[in-house]
Amino acid sequence: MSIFFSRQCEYALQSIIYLAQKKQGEMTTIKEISSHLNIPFHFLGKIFQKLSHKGLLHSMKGVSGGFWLAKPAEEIVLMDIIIAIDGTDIMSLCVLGYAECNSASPCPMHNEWKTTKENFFASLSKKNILDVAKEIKKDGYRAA
Amino acid sequence: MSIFFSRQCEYALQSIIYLAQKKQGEMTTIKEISSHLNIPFHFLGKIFQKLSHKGLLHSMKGVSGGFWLAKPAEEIVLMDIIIAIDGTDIMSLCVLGYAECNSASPCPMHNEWKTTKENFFASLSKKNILDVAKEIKKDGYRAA
DNA sequence: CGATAATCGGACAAACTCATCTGAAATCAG
DNA sequence: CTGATTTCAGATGAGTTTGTCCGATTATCG
Repeated sequence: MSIFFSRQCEYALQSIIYLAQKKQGEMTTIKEISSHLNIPFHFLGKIFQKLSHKGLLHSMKGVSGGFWLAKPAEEIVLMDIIIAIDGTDIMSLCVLGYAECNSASPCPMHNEWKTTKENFFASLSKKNILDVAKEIKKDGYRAA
Repeated sequence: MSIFFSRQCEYALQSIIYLAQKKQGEMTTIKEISSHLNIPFHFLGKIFQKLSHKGLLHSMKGVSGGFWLAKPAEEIVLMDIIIAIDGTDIMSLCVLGYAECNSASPCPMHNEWKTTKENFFASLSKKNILDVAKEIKKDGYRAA
């Protein structure tokens, strides 16, 4: 029942926000994250593989291994994660599904959708995950 | 590669806009619509069944049968079609995928997403398909 | 009436996303 | 070194959405 972002992307966002709540450089296992956030263990493994390949996470194998953020939390914005997982199509596709819709021959919702999405993506590009993590802690908000 | 609305919903929107370009009460076949809009014939049949059950279309079997709008085009808004096909979940689900997100315990994107979607849905609820059809004709815009 | 052409509705197939399984490689503790 | 634990990577399975098929029903027209 996910909307707008894929399930994978939702899980990635939630997990990276979770990592941002940790001390910088602290290592965390998939096991811990999947149980805390209620995300399927093996599926999260796949997602973290992708995020590692994209350069957002670092990892270490072995008994005391795990994952940690490749950059300080304040330098990672939500949009980075979305682009890493879902790509950039979401920013350009026609909301009514017309294949030929573009700025030169816009569909009837083109301009309103353009404004809507640009504003929203702009705020996703401003939100760094350190602030997000603090906000969640402050409210005592607990992820699914 | 559809976003926001399901494929079915996109097809429904495009098809009903197509019907709105016809004279009021004029009957049109699935065959014509599917070939003009490049929508799979049998799939569109299913979608139109659903739209008929929901009361947005009327239909007639037989040699000169087909479908027509159940109401004048100016009385049907885009949101009616979206709700008929995709339902109302899209209006309430958390954009980051947190199960426990709501106005009482909002996620970090909750309020921005709320504003974004409410504005967009409001404009979808204002747009009647007669205006949309005219706009498409005026621009010479041709659906996929 | 009989042929044709359209929707109706249920079953089925294909494609895509979500999720799991398994074995290998790396790291660490004893 | 050996056993335990973790990520890595490819294969496989499950579920959902998308798309197809077919027989039945209904209306039109010659």
